Amino acid sequence: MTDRLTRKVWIEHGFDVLRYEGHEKLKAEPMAKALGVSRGSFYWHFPSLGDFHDAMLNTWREEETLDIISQLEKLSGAQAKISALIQMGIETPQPLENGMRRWGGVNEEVQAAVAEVDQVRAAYLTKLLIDSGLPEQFARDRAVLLTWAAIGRAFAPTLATQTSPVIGDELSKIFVSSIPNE
Amino acid sequence: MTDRLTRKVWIEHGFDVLRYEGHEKLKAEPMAKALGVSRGSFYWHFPSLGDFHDAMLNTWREEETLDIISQLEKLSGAQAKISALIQMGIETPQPLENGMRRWGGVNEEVQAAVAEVDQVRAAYLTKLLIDSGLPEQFARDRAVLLTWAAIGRAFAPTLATQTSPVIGDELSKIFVSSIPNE
DNA sequence: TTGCAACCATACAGTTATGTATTGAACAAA
DNA sequence: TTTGTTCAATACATAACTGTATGGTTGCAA
Repeated sequence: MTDRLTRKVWIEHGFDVLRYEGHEKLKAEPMAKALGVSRGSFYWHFPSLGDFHDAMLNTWREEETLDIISQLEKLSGAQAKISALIQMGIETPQPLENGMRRWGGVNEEVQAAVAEVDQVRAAYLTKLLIDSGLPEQFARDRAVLLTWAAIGRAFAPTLATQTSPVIGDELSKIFVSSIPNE
Repeated sequence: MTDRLTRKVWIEHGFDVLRYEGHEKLKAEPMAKALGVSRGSFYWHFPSLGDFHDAMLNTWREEETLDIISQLEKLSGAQAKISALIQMGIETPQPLENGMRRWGGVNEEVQAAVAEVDQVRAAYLTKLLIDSGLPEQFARDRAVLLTWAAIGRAFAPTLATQTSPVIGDELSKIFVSSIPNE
């Protein structure tokens, strides 16, 4: 038998579990069964379940936190970046991130990590909106609003059937083009 | 000993668990301990844990689904209703509803019930927006958007510290006063 | 006051998980 | 070819829970 496992394989499998099953399946026994090994392997690579969870969380934080932003930085112009951000946050399903959010619902540490990502993204969006000419506090409010909408969309995807197909464009208008009316 | 329990007491306690602890604590043994009885009581009132969960869900659906809307119907004028709805959905914490959402993250049936509530509210908001003069598709998009924002706020409350205190007013402007700009 | 229904405790069997300890296999380097 | 390191299987002790079965109280109604 030649395909022995590594820490990394376990962690990647953990992400798949999060994507397609849910955090409540992040247990040694079911995962070992899915990978075709015994728990002996798991407990060789990780001292405990908690350590495994920590390892997953750290990997995710490092890889994902700034990933989106560095992607966006390749584009030029605030407007293009904003559109792309909306595209990524609202239009495209993000199964891993969704799994993390659900996990965060029952785990403080995970909650904190997810909150950190939201925070970073909202701050980045705020900057973009300011760059494109919106007043500061106004930009902050709308950035938070868009971030909330992205999260809500992740949890209530079925509502989208109510919207027009161009909701991304619509969002751009609402959050970018319009000017605070008094 | 005189304070024997009823089905209703168990269900209400279940809601409290959801509010202040989380769905993963909705188990017979811990709840019995919290109520100062044994699991014998639980299994007298409910044939199984699943039946208990169903009972909770049905109670919640019946009591909550239309509750907010019937409250709003007491107000007069679309604008007043919209403001109140925003107030209830965005400004006020709803611990039970949040608990339900988190539970919905790992349970299909619960997910469906929560989605139904979102659906009803979004449809109602759409109607209000149309009543106050917005074009139909535009009203639909914004209603969905506001519903998403309310959900997102429930999951990422810390982002709110970034916003101005009047975000409710701000929302009203965005979703009501402004006109689609092309 | 007897009797029955509602409610609860206790004890038991079964399930699914954790974590540890010990042994076993594969392979590379000495 | 022996040996050490890396990885995995197995067996065991423990924990937290479910659900059932059976018997014990309490209180009201006939």
